[in-house]
Formats: sequence, C-alpha cells, structure tokens
Amino acid sequence: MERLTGRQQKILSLIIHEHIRSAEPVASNRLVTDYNLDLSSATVRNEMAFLTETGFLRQPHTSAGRVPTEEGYRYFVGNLMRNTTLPEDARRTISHQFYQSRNDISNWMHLAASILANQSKAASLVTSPHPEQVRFKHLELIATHNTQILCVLVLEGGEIHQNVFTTDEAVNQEDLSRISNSLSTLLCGKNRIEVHALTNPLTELEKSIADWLMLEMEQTENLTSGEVILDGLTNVLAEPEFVESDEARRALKLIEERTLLQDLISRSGFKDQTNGVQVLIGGEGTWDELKQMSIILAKYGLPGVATGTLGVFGPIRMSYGHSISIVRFLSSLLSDFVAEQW
Amino acid sequence: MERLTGRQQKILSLIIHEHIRSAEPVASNRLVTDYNLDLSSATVRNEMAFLTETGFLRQPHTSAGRVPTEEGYRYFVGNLMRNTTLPEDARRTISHQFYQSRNDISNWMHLAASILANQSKAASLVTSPHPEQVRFKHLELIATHNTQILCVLVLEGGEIHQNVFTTDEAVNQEDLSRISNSLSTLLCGKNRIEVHALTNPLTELEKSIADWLMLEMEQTENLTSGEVILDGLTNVLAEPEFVESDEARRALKLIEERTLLQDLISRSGFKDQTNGVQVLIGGEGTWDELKQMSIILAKYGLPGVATGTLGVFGPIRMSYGHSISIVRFLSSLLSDFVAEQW
DNA sequence: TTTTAGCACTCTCATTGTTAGAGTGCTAAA
DNA sequence: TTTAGCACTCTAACAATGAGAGTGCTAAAA
Repeated sequence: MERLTGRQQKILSLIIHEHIRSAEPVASNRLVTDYNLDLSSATVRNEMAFLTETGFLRQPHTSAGRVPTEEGYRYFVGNLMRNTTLPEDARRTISHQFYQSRNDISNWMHLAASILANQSKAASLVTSPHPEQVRFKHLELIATHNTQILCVLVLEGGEIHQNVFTTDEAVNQEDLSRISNSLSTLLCGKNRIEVHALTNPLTELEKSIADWLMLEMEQTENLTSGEVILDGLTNVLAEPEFVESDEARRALKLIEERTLLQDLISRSGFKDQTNGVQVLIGGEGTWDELKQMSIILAKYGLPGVATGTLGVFGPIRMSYGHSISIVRFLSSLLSDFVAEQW
Repeated sequence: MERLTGRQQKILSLIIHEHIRSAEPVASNRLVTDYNLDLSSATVRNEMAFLTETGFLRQPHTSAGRVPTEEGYRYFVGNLMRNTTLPEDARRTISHQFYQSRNDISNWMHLAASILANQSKAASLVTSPHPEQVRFKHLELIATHNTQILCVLVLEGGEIHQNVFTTDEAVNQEDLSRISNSLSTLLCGKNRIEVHALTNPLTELEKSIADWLMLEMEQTENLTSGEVILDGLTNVLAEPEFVESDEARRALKLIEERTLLQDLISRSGFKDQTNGVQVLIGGEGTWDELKQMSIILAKYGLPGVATGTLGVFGPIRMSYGHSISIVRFLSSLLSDFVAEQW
C-alpha cells in the first residue's frame, strides 16, 4: 500500500467529498476556493498529478478535473474516513419508529429496509434471520371446514409456517387438539434429526403432518437466507450516473432477481474491517455487473444461533460514512430484537 | 363515440400493433409493405389523416408517422382487441408452478407477482386477500423463555398474526394452554365487536392479550389491502420511452412507496369492461404521474368474503391482449386458492 | 366516387465547423 | 518548496448544412 503524506490524504479526502456532493470531476481550483485551502491551485495540481500516478485518482480527459478511482475510495474508507457514529437524536428517532413492531419479524424487516433506503438515499436489503439449527417449538392443528385442517408450525425463535391438509373424512377439533398437544410436548426443542427419530406416526393424517414439518424444517435450514426485502430501488435510478447508462439497470435487475445476493452474501467473508460492516467497492474485481456500484453489508442477530444480513447498495459515489453508520446502528438494533426472541 | 369504418379500424389496429412492436411512430408506407395491405400508401394516409382528426392518432411532428393517442388505445382495448384467452399449455405450465405453494398465501403471492412480471414484461403487483369482515378463529399461547409468551392469533381464512408478551412472573405452559383453549372455544367465529362484548378478562395477562387481538383485528379490517408485493420494476425501466425521461422514475417511485396504489385500487370502481379486468390507460386524466403508463388490474378472491387485487403496470405502449389474458387467468387461479381456504 | 401516382413541402437528425472556456502541465521565478 | 503565468488540450455548446423520411395535396385514373 502506497504511503501518502498528510497533505495528499487531505486532498484525496476533499476530492472524494466534493465528488460525492457534485457527481462531477473535481478541479484543482474548486478545492482551493470552496474549501479554503491554504495552498495555490498549482500546488494542488502537483499533488493531484501524484495521486493520479499512484492510482487513487483518474482524469476522464486531459482538460477535466479528477475523479476518485475504486482504489481511491478503498483507501478513503480504510484509512481516511473518520469513524462516524450516528448522532444520539437520530438513534432515538429510529429506535422510536421500531417501538410498535419490535415483536413482529416481518414488520421490523420492512421497517428496517425502509429506513436504510431513506437514510442512505440508496437501495436497501434485509434478509430474515436464519437459524443455524432449526428447532421445533410448537404445533397447532385447527379444523377449518369439514375436511380441511389448518396446520401451524412454530419454530424456536418464533418463525411460523402454515399449511392446509385435506382429510378423507371430517375430524373434530378435540381430536386435533389431542394430536397437536401430544406432538408439541413430545417434540418441543428437538431438531430435525431428533424429530425424525421420534415420530412414529399411527394415522395417515399424522404421517403427512410429520412429513410436512420435517420438510419445512429442512427447507428452512438449507436456505442461505429466507425472505429478502428490497426497498429504495428507485433511489439508485435517480443518481445522475445511472440516468444514461443502462449498467445500473442491469445491476438492479440482477439484484431484483435475487441471483447476485446469494452469491454476494455467502462469498463476502465478513472477515474484516470497520466493526463487522463489510464494504464492497465497485464489485472488487469479482462482480463485473457492479463496476459502478458499492455495497455495504452487515450481519445481525446472534452468531451461532440465528443471523440475517442487511445493507445498502448505491452508486460507487455514495456517502460511505453516513451509510456505514446507519447500517451498523440498524444491525445492532435488529440484533437486540433477535436476542429477545431466541 | 366516433363511428369508424372497418378499414379505419383495421388501420388503427395495425398502427397500434406496429407501434407496440417498434416503439416508433408508424409511417403509412410501413403499414403497406410490412402488413401486405391491399392499398396504396396515399389511401392509408387519407385514413390516417381522418383518424388524427378524430383524436385516435397524433403526429409528433409534421414529417413523422403516427402514434396512437390514449383515446386510440382505449378504442382499441374496448372495441378492436380480440378477446384473447391464454393458450391451454401456458395455463397448464403456470398452474403447475403453483402446485407446491397452493397452501401458503405468502408463497403464491410472490409466485403470482413473478409470473405476472415475466409474462407481461412489465412491473406487477399482488395484494394479499383482504377479508370483508375479520373473524377470530384460534388463539395459541406458547411459553418461550421464562417470562416471555409467544402469542399466535389465527383469523378465519388462515391469516396469522403473532406477538410476544412479557409477564412479571414466569407462567407455565399448562396454564397458558388452558387460557388459550378457553378463549379459542369462546371466541371462535366471532367478529371484532362480538369479541369485545365477550371478553371479560380477569388477569392482567388476559387483558393485554384481549387488547392486542382486538387491535390486530381492527387494523386488519381497516386496511384497504394488507401486504403489497411488487415485482419486475426493472422491466419498466428497460422500455425505451423511460430510458431518457424521468417521468417513469417518478411514477415508479410513487408505486414503490405504495401511496398511489391505495388510491388507485380504491378509486378504480371496477365498474366495467373486459370480464372483471380493469384497464387504466395513461392515468385516465386523474393521475398525472401516470400519463405515460397503463395499468391492468383485477380483483380476485371471494366477493363479499375476502378479496385481493393483482395486476401489471407498464408503458402505455404495452401488449394489452396478452397482459389482460395473463391477469385474468391468474385472477381466477388465485380465486380458487382463496376459495379453498375461506 | 374512390383510389393512386406524383411532387412539393416540412421537419428531424446526423454531420461538420467553430468558438469559448474549463482545466491542466510545465517553466521559471519567488 | 511553492506559486504565478501561460501555452496547450479537450469538451460542450451552437450554428449551418444537407439528406432523408414522411406527409398533404392535386390531378389523373379506375
């Protein structure tokens, strides 16, 4: 990694800041006048030439200002950005919005996606918390019409699955309650394999119920992530660099189709930096479709028990400091919600 | 309504067909050569002049071909379009895709949105089926941790709500089961007002549970539509007329924010045409933001019991025949699913 | 009366030429 | 080491031009 002088770092920071604001190449003059630099534009130009040589800036054409490269953004995020935390009042406002829905997973997922999108002015995603190992909690059988049975499976952590069975002959609610009670007490807290070992079903109905609940548990376990909520897709489209080119459209299409997300979430190792928040800038050489975009991801939940992913994606020219602090804050907030229920 | 000769109708149809295909103004020549018209271009020009005068076509500029007006599309949809039904094999393929998820509302809503978007090459929406009157079906209380109680409310039709209560002291599962059993038998099939009249709670816990379930029932009842699933937003953005203008972006933004949808669904009277399918062309003078877009909506479900809405929205230059037949088919398919569960 | 060939007319769009100005790199002086 | 000054380059905006697309109209043909 190149070593930069304090002044070079400052100029790089200012250029990135100004470019994020204006979406245009930044001229040496603009820096001097608008940011009260105690330097002449010529000096700034010399430094800019150096930063261009070392790969942190580039020039769209000879007589244009400078634009940060991916490398430049990466250096900025890794070394220069001051580690902003969300101001106390913003935290309070956001926490307050969750007050009503803290007990309903689906609700707070949507809310989180909406807040992420609005605050970061980019697109956002939130995946449902995914348990490492699925455990049975409770089963309920409810007679609906004469031969139809609504079957509700509650997993540890409060996740709910439902299904409707049709039987050959009518079953009354008392019988159903007896079955569900015995199964519930028998299987409570058991994982998929234990459930399989314990169920020695007698009737046709019990057999199909047992089959179904093992299927649901297996599916839930194998999913890398359950539901994926997207929001703010149109925010990204409003950005000037995406108005013309259809690169963004293609990237958004991939994201809407959820194909990239799986890949992205599983391959981004979460090995590293910035306090559990992962920053992917310009596809990092791996994802060609994301050349113009950056993605900020964080896991949330209880490690080893149940985790989900949340994050924002926007133009490479995004406000990293603010976005990262939002992502980090929501990640810890949602972790609390998960901890309450698991 | 103007009276058009057969030839005029045919020319209007062909122009609309060709314009939907090419997204460009249609010239008199193109019609004669590409569609083997047994007429000269001059004759076609005369008819085109007439159709322009009567308001079905317009000319972007003097030396350009013709483009259908909103009025033109409306006449086409109302009078000229042959009432296409989806081919048998397409129906079968689609039905087959639903096979696995016919019992899970959330699943089939997503699937329906995805199929609508892909088939119509436009954006799609599906709202959850909304009961006319909410009725209690079943209540289940499950002890999770020492002082936490997971509370699952099942409404008639299979809709499920959940909440977590925290009590001052630990409660055992037997007590909870007793409470939920007695409440379930007491309240089964009752609507919100009857529930209110019947609950004369004794303990603090019972009181908060009763409060909550009445709140949920009330909220569910007051919603014009519950969950709204959107899909295929990026399909619309790929259309040439939206690449440049930001009109589409604004329209999509409104739709993403769900503000327009409520208005749209409630105000579109479903008074009319095309077998329960409602076609809104170019905002119909009411919605300015939708000048360039058309919306095809249909209700599904059991009228008077529980209904939802589904549809597609795309450029005004959309393939109405195909889209309408898809919407109609899915509407009847989902109606079957609703009928099975209510 | 209806259709059509022919032609003048209009408007767009792509191309070219031109110019102002934005911004740089370099040099020589401070 | 910094900076003033200046030549140089490239873009973006504008005007001028011409080809071509497509029309409307007229007068002749069916």
